[in-house]
Amino acid sequence: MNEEKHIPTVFDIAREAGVSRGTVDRVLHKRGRFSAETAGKVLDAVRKLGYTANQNAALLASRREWTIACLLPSFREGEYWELIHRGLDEGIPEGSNLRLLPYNYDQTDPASFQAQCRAILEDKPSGVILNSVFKDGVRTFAAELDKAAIPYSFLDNKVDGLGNVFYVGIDPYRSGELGAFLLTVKTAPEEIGLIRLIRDCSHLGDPNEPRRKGFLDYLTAHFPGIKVHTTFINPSLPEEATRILEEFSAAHPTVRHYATTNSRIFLAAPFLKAHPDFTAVGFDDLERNLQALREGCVDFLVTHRIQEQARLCVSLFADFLLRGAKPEPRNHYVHLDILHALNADSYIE
Amino acid sequence: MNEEKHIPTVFDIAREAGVSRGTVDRVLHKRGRFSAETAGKVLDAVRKLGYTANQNAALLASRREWTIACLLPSFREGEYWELIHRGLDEGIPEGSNLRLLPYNYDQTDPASFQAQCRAILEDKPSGVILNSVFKDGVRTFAAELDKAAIPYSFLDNKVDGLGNVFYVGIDPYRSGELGAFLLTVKTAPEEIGLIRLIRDCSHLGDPNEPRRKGFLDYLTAHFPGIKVHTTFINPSLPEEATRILEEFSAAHPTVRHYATTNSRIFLAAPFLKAHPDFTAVGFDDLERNLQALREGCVDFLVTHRIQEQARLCVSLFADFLLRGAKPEPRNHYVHLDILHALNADSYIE
DNA sequence: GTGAAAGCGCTAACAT
DNA sequence: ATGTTAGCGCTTTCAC
Repeated sequence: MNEEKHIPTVFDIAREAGVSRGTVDRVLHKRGRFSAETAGKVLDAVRKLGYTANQNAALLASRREWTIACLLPSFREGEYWELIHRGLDEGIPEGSNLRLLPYNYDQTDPASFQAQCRAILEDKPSGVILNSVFKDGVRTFAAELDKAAIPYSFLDNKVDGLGNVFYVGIDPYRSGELGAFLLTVKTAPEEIGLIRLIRDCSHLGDPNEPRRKGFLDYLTAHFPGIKVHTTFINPSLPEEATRILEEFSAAHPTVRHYATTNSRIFLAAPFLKAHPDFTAVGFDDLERNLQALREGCVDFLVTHRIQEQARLCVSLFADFLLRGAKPEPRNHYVHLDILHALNADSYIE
Repeated sequence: MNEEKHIPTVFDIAREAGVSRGTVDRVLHKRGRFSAETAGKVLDAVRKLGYTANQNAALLASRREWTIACLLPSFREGEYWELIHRGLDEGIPEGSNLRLLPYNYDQTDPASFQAQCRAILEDKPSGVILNSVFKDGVRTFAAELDKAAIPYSFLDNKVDGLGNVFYVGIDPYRSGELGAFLLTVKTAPEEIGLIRLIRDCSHLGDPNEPRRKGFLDYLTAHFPGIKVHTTFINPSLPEEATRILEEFSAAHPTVRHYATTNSRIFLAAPFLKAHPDFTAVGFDDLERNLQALREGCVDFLVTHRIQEQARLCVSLFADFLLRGAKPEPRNHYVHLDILHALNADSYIE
């Protein structure tokens, strides 16, 4: 049974179609300078022989450069977006001439976002990966990218109805529902303490609004008449946060269920540590959140493979750019993971 | 800022070390026929210039063939090992001359296992991926592989203390603990119904023994005095299973918590459907298990990325074989996922 | 609009 | 023990 199937090469296609290798290449890459007739012959030959390019050879020979501009929030160590950036780098296909160009903006400063948008339009990258903090700004920018014929994809969160190639990230509404379920799985609550960040008040709504909606919808659907009390803390002042939460708790002694819908439940860890009988749920596997989970301050974390999500995004985008592979489906919802002290250890590979 | 760093090639190494490219290649691949002195010079040059081989070129030029024998249980559609085989194929690095050779054996028949072992030793593959159902058989086979200098790795489950390169899979004991936690998170039980398969009785213990131990240890640690009742069903006779479970339930009306520690909780789905107030937990995301979860028969599934685990195993093994990359750590424990109706939809990408 | 040919960086067979 | 060289399959320039 010596199969040894001969794998067809450009040469075979050329022979089959009665043209030269150069012509085959031009047709396959739509580089122009060929007649419709030859194109037909080449494509027929490709189908007939079942030809697929050898990517090793292609990548080796190609000297073309690709760039993807990454328009994402700037960050400090240990923050959410650091994981994203690590994942982005991992997504670059080995041996590809693809470079990522970071264009980081300040999440609290719309002007910095605008400035980076302008910079990207000037630099004309092959593609753009972005998220959405300033919805209107994103809409304007997307229109300009459309005009410049630069493809773009959303990562981690999105604005619907635009011309993006795809979206990779969670379904935020469902993550909120799941968080609410986990918060109430052990004991049914009558009141809930929802911990929010003061920056949510400052500009046009909080980026976690869809998640919060899922969270609240679940609670009201399953526990009619439930009371949700909201308190705001400042992420820059951790000690103050503990004090504020203690005061809140003193004012609402019947609240025994706490949650955030942002990624900063760790800010409540000292407070929760002092109240071991409280139930608490948060989101995202920041190192400090995981620690709070291990120490028993937090019961569950709802998260997803943040790094892998970013890796996937770059990798899909690279396929799209380099090989013209259309990623399906347009919304690539990643899995929501439930983390508990019992399964948190092996989470990050 | 025109960086354009020149990426060092074999040629640069050769020049730096004052030898030819052929010599560099021989040293790098330990193909012999070079002096210790030149080897030193070459390795120094590699370090100095920070050389790493261009994999595209390497793969393109290499006509060498690699084979990995996969010694794993045979399976039918929709069973656990089907997912494994799918993942294995995905793990083959693109463009590599690596082939997987399946050597499937019958889990209920030690002789078929032995036969496949002999076949592998005759075929002399570059490496072996295997799991462990017949522990003694595996020990013997491992010794023979050691003698033949054929590297091997365990996938999905293992025997400790052998010369395998690595293991990829879950920590079964912890998966059992997690299952027990989830079974009891909502309501504290006084009695538990543990559903096992009759084949566990037939040969030398059941492959899920470590998981069952974790499961039982958790229960006795957290609920002293708990009673665990075991009942056996036959996976080949689904209707009978429902009848047996109904009889069991009639005999033990106070049991309201049910679990399996194998992957067949779906066999109990019709029974559980008739008792919507019972709590049930199972393992592994077989399609039929997921359906039971969606229908509310099962509350939680403990699982892991079965396919991804297999993919990872092949991919690590390929790196080890093709590029001599030592995978660390030796035990690659994959993450335990908690599946609930609220997060099951997006689980399989 | 098409064909010829020179690489891309590495491997491996063949000289020496 | 070491050097030389002909490819691997594709891209891309250049000449027609």
